[in-house]
Amino acid sequence: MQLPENKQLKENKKNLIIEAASKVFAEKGFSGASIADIAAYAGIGKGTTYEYFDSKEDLFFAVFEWHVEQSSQAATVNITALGGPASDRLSAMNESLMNYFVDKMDIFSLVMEFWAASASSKSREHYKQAFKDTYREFRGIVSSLIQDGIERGEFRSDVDVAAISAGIVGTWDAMFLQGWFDESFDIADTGKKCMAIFLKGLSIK
Amino acid sequence: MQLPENKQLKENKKNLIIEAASKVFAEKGFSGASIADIAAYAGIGKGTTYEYFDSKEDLFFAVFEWHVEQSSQAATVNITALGGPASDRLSAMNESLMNYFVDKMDIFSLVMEFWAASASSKSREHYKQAFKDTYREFRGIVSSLIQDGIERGEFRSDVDVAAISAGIVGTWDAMFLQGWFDESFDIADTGKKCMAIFLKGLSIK
Amino acid sequence: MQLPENKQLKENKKNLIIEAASKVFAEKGFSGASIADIAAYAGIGKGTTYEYFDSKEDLFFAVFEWHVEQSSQAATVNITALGGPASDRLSAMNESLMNYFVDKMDIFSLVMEFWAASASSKSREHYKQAFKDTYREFRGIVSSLIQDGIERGEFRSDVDVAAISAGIVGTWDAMFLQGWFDESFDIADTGKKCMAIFLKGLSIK
Amino acid sequence: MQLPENKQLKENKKNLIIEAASKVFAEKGFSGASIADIAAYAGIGKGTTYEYFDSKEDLFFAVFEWHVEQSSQAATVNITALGGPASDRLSAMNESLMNYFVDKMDIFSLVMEFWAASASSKSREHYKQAFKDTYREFRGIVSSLIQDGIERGEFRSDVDVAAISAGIVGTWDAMFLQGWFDESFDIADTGKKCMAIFLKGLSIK
DNA sequence: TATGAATGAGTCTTCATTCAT
DNA sequence: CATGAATGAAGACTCATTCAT
Repeated sequence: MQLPENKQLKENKKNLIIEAASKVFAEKGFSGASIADIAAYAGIGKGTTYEYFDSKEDLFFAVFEWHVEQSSQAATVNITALGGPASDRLSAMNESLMNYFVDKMDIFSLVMEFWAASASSKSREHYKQAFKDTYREFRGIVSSLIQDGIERGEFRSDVDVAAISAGIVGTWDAMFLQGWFDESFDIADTGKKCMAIFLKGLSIK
Repeated sequence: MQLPENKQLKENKKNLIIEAASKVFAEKGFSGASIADIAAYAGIGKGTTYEYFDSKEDLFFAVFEWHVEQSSQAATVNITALGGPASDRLSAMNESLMNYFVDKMDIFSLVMEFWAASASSKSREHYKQAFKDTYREFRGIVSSLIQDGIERGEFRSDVDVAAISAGIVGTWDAMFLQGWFDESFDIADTGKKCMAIFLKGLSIK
Repeated sequence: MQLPENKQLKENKKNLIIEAASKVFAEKGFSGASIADIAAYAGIGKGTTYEYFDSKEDLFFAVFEWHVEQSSQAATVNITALGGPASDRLSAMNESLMNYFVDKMDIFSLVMEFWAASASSKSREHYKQAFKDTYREFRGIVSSLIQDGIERGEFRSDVDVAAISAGIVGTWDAMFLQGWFDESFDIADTGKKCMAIFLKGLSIK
Repeated sequence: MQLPENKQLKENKKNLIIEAASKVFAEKGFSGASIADIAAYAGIGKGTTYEYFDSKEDLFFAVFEWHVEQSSQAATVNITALGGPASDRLSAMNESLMNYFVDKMDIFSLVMEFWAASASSKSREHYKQAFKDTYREFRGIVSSLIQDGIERGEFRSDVDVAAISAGIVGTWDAMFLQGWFDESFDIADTGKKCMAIFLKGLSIK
């Protein structure tokens, strides 16, 4: 995947701006962050931002997409790599995702900004659609794993796969939310234990 | 609980403003909503808002507290009323809370604004603290019910009560999040099924 | 001079407000002071102020007139009482006025506010006229004393009475201005010494 | 004293704004003048003002400093140029300063605003300090001249130099004040005559 | 292409003033 | 008469966006 050199440069600068924006938006929120802040953080001129993005809204959405992309990768990379029992793979996926985010806890504020954007941003529908797709994708991945487990005879077949998938995926948000507010809340550990409950509920005996 | 008449009037007006603000903030977000909007929606003059609240921030926080209060009530009212097996009471609480919010789905956008405020508002620490307390309160309620179930011999005793409580409480957020983005996601039903899984994981056999 | 009782009450309240306003204006300036401040300081309701004065401007002008009246009295009371050589009476008047104001140095800020009002207030012409009259009155008093001194053979007759009067009257402002800015400036003493110079310039030999 | 080109441009614009502000503040006073007024008068956009000054207060103080600087120059330029008898130099300084200000009588309203600012502005202490320094500087200049006159045997040696200096400096304020209120008051002429009195009081015979 | 000076629309907030009680 | 709740005009200030260089 080879881009012409100047296109690559452009991509690099775009990413530079996105990463700077990511930091600043995470710290100050969408409204609190100014283009001036972001440009300064990126070490470029204010006007330059507009060479790469049409508006602040636009830039914020780009940051959003960038993070969606990243976490989507984090999820898939880790299960495709693994084989073995479905429960092991679910646990592995669970742990891998938790760890991925625990490391970037500072970015969780961005997630909350994105959620809020889905409710009140001018392009709320864009956000909603993207989140809808992402949640479906994640539920789909979990569903396949569960389905696989059922087929292998690992899991009971009388469970509502969709519902459990939603529950498992939701647990990730839930853990981070509670961890966000409460320093003493152990995200990774609680997440692991919740997954254990789900697996117990799924297991044939 | 009898307030002197003019105090009551003041309280009434304060609530009038809070409710108007609630609607407008829900629709436009904190930054998108203007005091002018809110005052107009409440049918009062712009300046009047400042007779009751020191600043926009202040008003927003009052809206926050009002909703925290309301949902906290919704949760407690419904379990204290009930007796019977712990699993029934957990299910009842689950359904009651889901229904409470499903009715006011339009308000969920506010919750996301509050979450975001906990990350980037000037008084983020206030929000964080309040959320921390609220989550602890909810987890506490669920914990007591589970504990009760364990003592009654309904639930297994080798479970991590705190973790499951966090999972159950988190499921509420999780369902609403996924429902928020996806019209076709059945919040109440999925929530019920998730609770069923948790109960299955808890049950002695 | 007997007013009907309710008229007197009205006058009393008016003065109460004027005195309160005087304090608050002195401390915060015309713009910095709010009607709410003043009413609170006077221990009355905001609305009551408007029973006695048509507007904030109006009240400020009343305060102005009140002070003009007061200082005018302070000046005249003291010379009419005195007899003796003109130079003694000039010195006495000088000292008496200085002392009068040194005691109320905190009010000098009001004087500066009045001066400023004469330049930029909506009713600047009112202020200008009143100041013009007051300065003329003061110069007139000083002039008469000097004239008297000339006629008595105390002072030289080839002096410009008007100019010296202006100088003497101006010295009062000048001393207070310099004293206002400089804690270590001895207003009364310097004023006395300046008067001595003027008298030396006036004396026949 | 060569500034880099863009620094110079910035300085020029800053001065442009200061001069516009000077006019508008002089006419309407600090509170009466709006940033919009000033910007319009300067022929720039409202926002541009804030590129050069942090706040209205800030701009006003800059105007103040600009005038202090100017008048300070007006005073010193004219005596250093002169030689000859101390009394001539005092008279010359007197006339030069009077003329300087008589030409800009419209700016005297600013002086009164500055005085008022020293009493009630948020940064009153800044103003006070600056005025204190300025008066001391002026008194210092006059003192040196008198001292010189004493040493040359022109003036009597038993006078209080500090007091007379304060009187002479004060006369400038005094003349302008009286002239401000009274169109028919001849500032320059009266000032000259007052100086004559002071000189007579100082002269050895 | 990169910049940052200039802009003005938009908003919070204050406060003199009114008026129903 | 006295009050203070209600009001909205007015103004300082911010900041996304533009555009000449």
